[in-house]
Amino acid sequence: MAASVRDVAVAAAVSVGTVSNVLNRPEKVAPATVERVMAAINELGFVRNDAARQLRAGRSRSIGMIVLDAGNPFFAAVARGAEERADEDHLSVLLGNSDEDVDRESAYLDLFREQRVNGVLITPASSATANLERLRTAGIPVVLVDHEIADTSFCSVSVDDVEGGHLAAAHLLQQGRRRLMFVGGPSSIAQVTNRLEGARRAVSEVSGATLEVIEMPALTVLNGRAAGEAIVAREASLRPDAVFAANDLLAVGLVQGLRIFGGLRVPEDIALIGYDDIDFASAAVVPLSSVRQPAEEIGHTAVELLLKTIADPEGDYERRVRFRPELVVRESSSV
Amino acid sequence: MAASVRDVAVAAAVSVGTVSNVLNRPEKVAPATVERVMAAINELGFVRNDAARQLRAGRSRSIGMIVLDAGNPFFAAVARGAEERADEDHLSVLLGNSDEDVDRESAYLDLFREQRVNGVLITPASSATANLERLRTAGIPVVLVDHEIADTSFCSVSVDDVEGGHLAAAHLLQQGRRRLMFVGGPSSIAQVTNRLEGARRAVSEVSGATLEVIEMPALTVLNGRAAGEAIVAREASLRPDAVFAANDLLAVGLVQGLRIFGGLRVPEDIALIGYDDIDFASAAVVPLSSVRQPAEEIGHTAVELLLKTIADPEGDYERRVRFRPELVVRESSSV
DNA sequence: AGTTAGTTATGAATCGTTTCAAGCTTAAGT
DNA sequence: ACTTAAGCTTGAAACGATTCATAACTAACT
Repeated sequence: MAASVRDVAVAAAVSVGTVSNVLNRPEKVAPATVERVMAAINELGFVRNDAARQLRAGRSRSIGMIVLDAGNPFFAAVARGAEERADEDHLSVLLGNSDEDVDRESAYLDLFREQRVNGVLITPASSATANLERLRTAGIPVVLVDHEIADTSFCSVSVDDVEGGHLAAAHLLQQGRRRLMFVGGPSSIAQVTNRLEGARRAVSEVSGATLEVIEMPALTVLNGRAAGEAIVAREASLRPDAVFAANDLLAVGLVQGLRIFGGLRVPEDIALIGYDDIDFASAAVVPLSSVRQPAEEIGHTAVELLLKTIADPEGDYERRVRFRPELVVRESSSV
Repeated sequence: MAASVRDVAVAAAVSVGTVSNVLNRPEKVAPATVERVMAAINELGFVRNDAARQLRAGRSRSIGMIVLDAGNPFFAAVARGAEERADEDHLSVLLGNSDEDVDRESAYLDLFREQRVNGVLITPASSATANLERLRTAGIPVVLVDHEIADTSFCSVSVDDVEGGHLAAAHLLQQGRRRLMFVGGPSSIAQVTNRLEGARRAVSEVSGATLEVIEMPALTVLNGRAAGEAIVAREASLRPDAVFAANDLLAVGLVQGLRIFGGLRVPEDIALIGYDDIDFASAAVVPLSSVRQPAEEIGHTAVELLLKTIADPEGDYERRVRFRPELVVRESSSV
């Protein structure tokens, strides 16, 4: 069907080797020949077959990336940062969505291995390291994104979630709130448990302060709304006076849920703070306080680190890049 | 480096053909042999080389998709719908971001051709059909997404943007507003011009109503904010009393921009309506009126149509699926 | 014993690109 | 005229999975 180098070679009356040279090292070919070959290429509408090229090369020109939720603007931004950096090295990024599910994660990793990707960027869906170990034994370079594990041999680019959680909770406490609630996601996700740990620490530093924890099945707007409605449905005395949501999606949903049926006011009745500082946070019904993470820079740095690891697995460079979270105060948490 | 079928064959003491059969038609192989081969596969950590498989097969197991902005929740939802449907047929979706730029679009299309994708879903960045014609001559099946062109031989899945624009503007007029403004994006984008055309039509039906048009370089939150600030900066008599934004991202930004420095109130001073009804619309500072499009269903249907086209290019089925937009009224447009 | 049908396994050929040692041509130098 | 070098081009080999015609073997018949 489609034209091959052989067809081009015949049309231009040269050998296949020369066609390949025109494609890959035109400076090694006589100008007149280049022109003739290019003419044949255009005439036949020849397009390189990447599968054959990869087969010969033994590896692909792509890296795999798995995020928890591509619909979350935070991860969308991280992915964009990664793509931009990868593009500089003429690599493309295969993006997969685990939806916080380990099996989907495994499925994508299998796909990536079949594709012979150069490396993998991953925000693991679970603290179980089985999938990571498998990558390691397969000899595939890995960089953990927005996640860090005890095993220091794994490269990672992360933000200190414990500190971020502390920042958020301490801020609520400083506003005079004492009955805090943490609305999180599955405790299998490290970000969630770390942010919670930071919050716990902050609460323990203030006498009389309490922290209730509610676990939702996923970090989505819908779950946030459900949590909000559940709070509204409670007796007034059982309601928290401040809520720390594990991410902005939950927080946005919470605002909706809390206000439903003319329920509770934010921040008067309940102060609220989210996490990630996505674009929409500042545009929410009540502009949302949040904890900012440098999303694009994380993606950028992750690819950078991956490339280093590929080039020199044993090299002398920092294997764990850590950014610091930043508190962003808006109306949702301050009267 | 990595194990190949040949290595597996040696380890299991069978021929390479048998290994391939175990992989692809295990029912044709004696159970005992299957077991032996599987053991060898696990032992060696063998993973199929997809490049070799594709080379032999002559085509890939993927389809290409190009959207205007993957960070826009509307397109994220369309892409998700497409992926879900593709997954049912064991196809993966290569997602590319044109950022409304024709050159980036071309670059992705080249990449897709090298990958020998089975077909392409595309929301064109321009009304110029050069890229589409190139796909056609290359014999690559195409389905236009959220976009329709005069040439009826191209398949498309779209929503009637003229009707949507009419719905939005008519609604604003019905609220008693007369000095309308349309905040759009580059006029090269068909959605923008169609929505504007619908709005123009609605305005022409009401005597005394006017429509001012402002063109922003892209349909983003940031541009919306800029437009909002520009409106605030005007003399009061020159301000519109209602704004129709070409999408929700612009609208969200407009809310921010209009309210900046305690500027204008929405909807009292200026009524506002967006387009797409993304999740965040209902959670905006002022819950946003919008025009809803069935995003996931669009993605789903687009893949469905693409598969039909691939299976039978000449078949007897509807080549242009058209959904109808739906007005969603919230606080931003009604007092 | 001989034929047939059925089941299972084989291995060479193939896909399209890249690589690289070897060959050819021309120009320059002695 | 002869050598050397430099510049271009060649074509076979290789990458790894799949296919398919063919072979080998069994079992079940006459």
